[in-house]
Amino acid sequence: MTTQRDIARTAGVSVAVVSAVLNGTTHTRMSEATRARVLQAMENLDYQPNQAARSLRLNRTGMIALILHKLDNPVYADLLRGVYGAASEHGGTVLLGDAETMRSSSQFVTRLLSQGTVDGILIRDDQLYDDDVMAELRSHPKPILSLDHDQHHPWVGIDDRRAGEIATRFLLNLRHRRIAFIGGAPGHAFQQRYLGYQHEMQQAGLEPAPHLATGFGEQAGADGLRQALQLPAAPTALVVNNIMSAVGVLAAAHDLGIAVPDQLSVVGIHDVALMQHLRPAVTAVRMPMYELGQAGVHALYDLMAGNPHTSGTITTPEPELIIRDSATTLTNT
Amino acid sequence: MTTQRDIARTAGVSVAVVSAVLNGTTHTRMSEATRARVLQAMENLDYQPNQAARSLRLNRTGMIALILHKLDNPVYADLLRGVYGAASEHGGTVLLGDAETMRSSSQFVTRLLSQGTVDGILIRDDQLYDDDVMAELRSHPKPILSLDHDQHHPWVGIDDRRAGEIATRFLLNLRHRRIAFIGGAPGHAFQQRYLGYQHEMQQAGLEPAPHLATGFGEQAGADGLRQALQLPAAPTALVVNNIMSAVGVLAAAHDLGIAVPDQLSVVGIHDVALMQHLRPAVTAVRMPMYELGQAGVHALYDLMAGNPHTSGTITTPEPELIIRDSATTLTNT
DNA sequence: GTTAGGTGACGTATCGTTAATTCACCGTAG
DNA sequence: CTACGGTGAATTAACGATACGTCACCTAAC
Repeated sequence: MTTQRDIARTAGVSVAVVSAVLNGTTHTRMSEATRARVLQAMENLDYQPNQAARSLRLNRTGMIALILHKLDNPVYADLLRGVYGAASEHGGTVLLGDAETMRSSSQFVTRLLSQGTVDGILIRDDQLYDDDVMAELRSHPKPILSLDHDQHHPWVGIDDRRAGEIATRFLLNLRHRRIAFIGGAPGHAFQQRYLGYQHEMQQAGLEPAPHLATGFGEQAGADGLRQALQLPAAPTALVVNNIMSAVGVLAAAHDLGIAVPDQLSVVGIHDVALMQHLRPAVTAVRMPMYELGQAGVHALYDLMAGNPHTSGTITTPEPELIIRDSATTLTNT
Repeated sequence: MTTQRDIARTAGVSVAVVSAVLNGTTHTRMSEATRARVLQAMENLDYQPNQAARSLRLNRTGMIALILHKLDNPVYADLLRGVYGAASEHGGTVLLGDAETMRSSSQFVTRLLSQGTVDGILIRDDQLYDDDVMAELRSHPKPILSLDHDQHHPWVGIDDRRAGEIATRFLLNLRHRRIAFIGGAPGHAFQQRYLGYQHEMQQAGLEPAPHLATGFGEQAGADGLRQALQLPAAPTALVVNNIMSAVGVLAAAHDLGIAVPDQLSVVGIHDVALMQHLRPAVTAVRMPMYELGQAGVHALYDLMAGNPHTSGTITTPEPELIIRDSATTLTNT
């Protein structure tokens, strides 16, 4: 491993100059010739600054943690790209953690922070909010930013309410009247989506169905469909809160002999590549997850720089309806 | 931030003793009473060792990198769990990287290694092998372990050949004779799976079809199906090399009016939760990805400890056929 | 009474970087 | 001729943890 000392020796200068060249420090001055010599030496010896030493000296590592609820949820794919991209703009590295892992391996996040492994944390975990992990987090001085509407931390979020509105309005425009809203859990971002649904229903002079909060994933979709069918007035259309639940809805509908979209229209919130490869291809509201990742990182760096932060929702780009084949006009047969 | 100095002061000992208590060093001895006092002080002051300082002193960070080809491929979900679990057994942290990101953000991996950010690398990237990134990697002293059959690095792998055999044999037992093999790219692990297919076909006295290497993902499945239909003898069954391609096969079959499994049986290699929620649910060969992750980490730690490594395939558990609804007996109608 | 050996602990150099302080030199103004 | 300011550097003290070398003290053997 080549160190600044090696560079200094071969360039015939002191380590102070090497460090100054590296960091563009104005305090320690040098001539152009000297700077060039140092740069040349760095090139020749393939110098790479030692991160551990920098971290120790500067008391920051240039690493941020991203904690996600379930890493393998495909809606995170774009988020990840956004986060990685923005972090590398800032010269930072991303440490990715799954919230499950976090809970099991004792105080994963806490250790990251207090051991100085990361400079800040980006967190998106819809199920963590009541945990004592959160309490631990709050007791630490390093910034934490939530990628969800959050009452405990600064946050940036996507426009969940708008997504609910868009999905619902689309179905209303297709002349559906009995529209149910399934999936997710109460008290989360999902609540916002339900509010959007509720709002649109009321605007249309209709009674909103209760939120069938069956949870997450494929199974939640199947459960949601079954519960929706028990509703006093069986729905002709469904807003599905969680995109992977849409897969479950399709499967359950198939198993129950319900044709989608002819007998049941389905619109999902969040769009992933998979949706266009299902049959029927699923109409979904695309959320700006890439932008969320970017904005989250920038906001976190802001926070780390000590700037005050105003939490808020990303409004551009807007959630966008991607029309495919799982929803169609209600025919009065 | 609490340091060893603080502990030493409050416990009335020197930092040397604090460090010794922490590390169980035998060199520096102490009485039980002293040790207890130090531990108590650590507890009281909520001491957490500073990672940066340790890394600098010990010249290792306790962090390993895991580089995957496409993070959002669901087959990696179990792998991740295996890796995270095993790493935390070793007291290590995992830095996750996507190979795409790596290529774009200049020399991501190289920097990780030479800046001493990680102690070793676990890599699974089917498309990286001819890249000059690999050349860069090899020029570094820190251990790299591939999670794929690899001619350049030590590796651990799963039994891809066996998976090909199992899928093919299952279809043969269902009386299929014209079986095609689609998806993937030549020269990779996928080659092994094809060899397994080939072997079983020959055992059964049949002519193997050529490997229709249409690549990865859903589109590859659709392309593979179309190419398979062009074959001199149109197949009645398909072995699909990549599980996400199975989704594409199903969609393309639907679009072409081919009923699965009645007109076409499909078996995928690799199993993910999604497969049981598709209609028809996809019969697939489950690969021990969790175990691959574990074994990879253990092997990497072995390597980092300076032990010689013998590359090899994980044979227990064996690839396991999960029978669902996408493959059925060939009826001679 | 001296010393060898064991016990329990301390002092400090070191890892590679950064940044504050110091310093030598030179040209020029007074 | 001296003082002074500017230029271009070098020295060095941290940052926190680790481990080597040292040392004081006590007991017991000779």
